[in-house]
Amino acid sequence: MLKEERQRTILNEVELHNRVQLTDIAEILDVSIDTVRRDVKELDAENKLRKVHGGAISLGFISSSTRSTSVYALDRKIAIAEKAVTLLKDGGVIFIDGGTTCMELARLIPAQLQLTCFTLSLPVAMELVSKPNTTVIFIGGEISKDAQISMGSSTIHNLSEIRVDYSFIGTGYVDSRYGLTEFDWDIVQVKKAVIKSSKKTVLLSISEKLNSQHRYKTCDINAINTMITELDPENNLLNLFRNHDLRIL
Amino acid sequence: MLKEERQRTILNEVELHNRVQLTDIAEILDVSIDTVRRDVKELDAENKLRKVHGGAISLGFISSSTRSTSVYALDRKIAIAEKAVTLLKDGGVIFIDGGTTCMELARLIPAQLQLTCFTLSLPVAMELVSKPNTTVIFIGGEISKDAQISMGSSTIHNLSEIRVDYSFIGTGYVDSRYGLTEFDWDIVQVKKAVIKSSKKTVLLSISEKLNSQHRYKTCDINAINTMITELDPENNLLNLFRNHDLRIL
DNA sequence: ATAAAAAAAGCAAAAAACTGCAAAATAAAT
DNA sequence: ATTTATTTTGCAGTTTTTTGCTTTTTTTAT
Repeated sequence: MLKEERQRTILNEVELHNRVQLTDIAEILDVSIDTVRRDVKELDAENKLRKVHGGAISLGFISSSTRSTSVYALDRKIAIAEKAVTLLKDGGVIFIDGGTTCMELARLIPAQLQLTCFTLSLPVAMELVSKPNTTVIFIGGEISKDAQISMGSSTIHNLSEIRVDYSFIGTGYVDSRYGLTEFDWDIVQVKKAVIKSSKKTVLLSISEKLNSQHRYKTCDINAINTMITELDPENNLLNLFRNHDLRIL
Repeated sequence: MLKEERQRTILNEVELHNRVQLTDIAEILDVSIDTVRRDVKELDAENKLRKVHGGAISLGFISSSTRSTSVYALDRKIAIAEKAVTLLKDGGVIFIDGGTTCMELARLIPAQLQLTCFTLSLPVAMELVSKPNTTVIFIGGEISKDAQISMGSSTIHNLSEIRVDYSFIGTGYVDSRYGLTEFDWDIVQVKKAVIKSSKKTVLLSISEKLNSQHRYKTCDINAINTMITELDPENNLLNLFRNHDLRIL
């Protein structure tokens, strides 16, 4: 078997499965592992793939991982935010949660729209101050270093004194039976307070989070008035949510 | 399973849920928790995520890096901040005002110093959350678009409920006879409330502002306990302030 | 203050990578 | 066709990396 041929096979395997182990290739090609190792080393030098300990991975795989400086699934989150923006109307009073999806919503708020926005997220607040016609009110409290949001009893008390038309919230996990759940108990307390302060609650969540759950419960799925994912509202993945009194966008 | 695969999975989980715990990952990947710990440590070193006790959190959440553009007289403001830092001590409860000079103070707070910091400035809060041993409490309220600080009656009310050892404030204008003055009436109201909430008040001001005044008065010069400028404390420009009961640094 | 959980450090077994080398295959030259 | 040079391949020994386990220290929660 020619070297060229072997390397072609290795590349095929890598591109097909995104990753490959040297031992597997050696077996498939029936050559020594040293030969495979050398082939992979060459292909790596030619930038055809990326050699890693124990195997090789495709370039497409690696390039998408290096670009993780930006937000995960940004395009999908923007798609969600675009739908959410359609719910906003002049003179509205809304709450915007923390998290990257809500951050995209904040970004996409039209400059001319006259809004009163409550938030407890420092990054969201920073974004909102750049909107000329948006009044920004920050819910104070102790700032969580992880999430960069106000948390704790003071925050919850402050939330109890407001009342907004719409709140746009994210969640860690969402399931049609178990509702919205979180990893963090304190976060749950805050989100509960947010929902209590809202006439209507809009959940923004990428579809990957559907049908997942964790330890602490924020609310049942019926506490949500509108759920927005990046999917088409008719998508089958959303079927489980149709039984509930829930608008899907 | 290749190490790269594992790390990619970890990144996916983290970016999807913003936060994961090591034990969950270990179970998902069916590897020992030590391996997960090491992977997360690596990813943290590569700035792909942030490792926290018990798990990891997504970077999208963390420090949107408050890169200050060009700050006027930055070196002098840093000099002031360096002096101010010497007043801080472990376990202290302080307030940090908005403005570029106070921002430099926030930047220079040592990482190991254990502090409780109140602030009403979004940029200062953003900076402070990066300090591991600093508890950050944001005074909520309506956010002023120019100053990016909380203002208004709610802010003032929130301020009335706290009491700090030191407050570090800036001012628009300062004069030995007329005291601290501002161009903006609302700002004055907030600063008054800050001073009232502080056992001791430290004024940070570059010397260019000395002997200037404006329309609305924040307080007399005796309300200030310590004044810090970039000048040597013995500098003649400070002579007019020596009559007062005022420490000059 | 105490107990529980997590992190860090050290260690050893296993897997993988690297090295040099010799045999085999290929190509080139006479 | 035969010899020679070059490249390729497999092998053995050594080094490095990875991984899980145990013990100790640190952190967190009660």
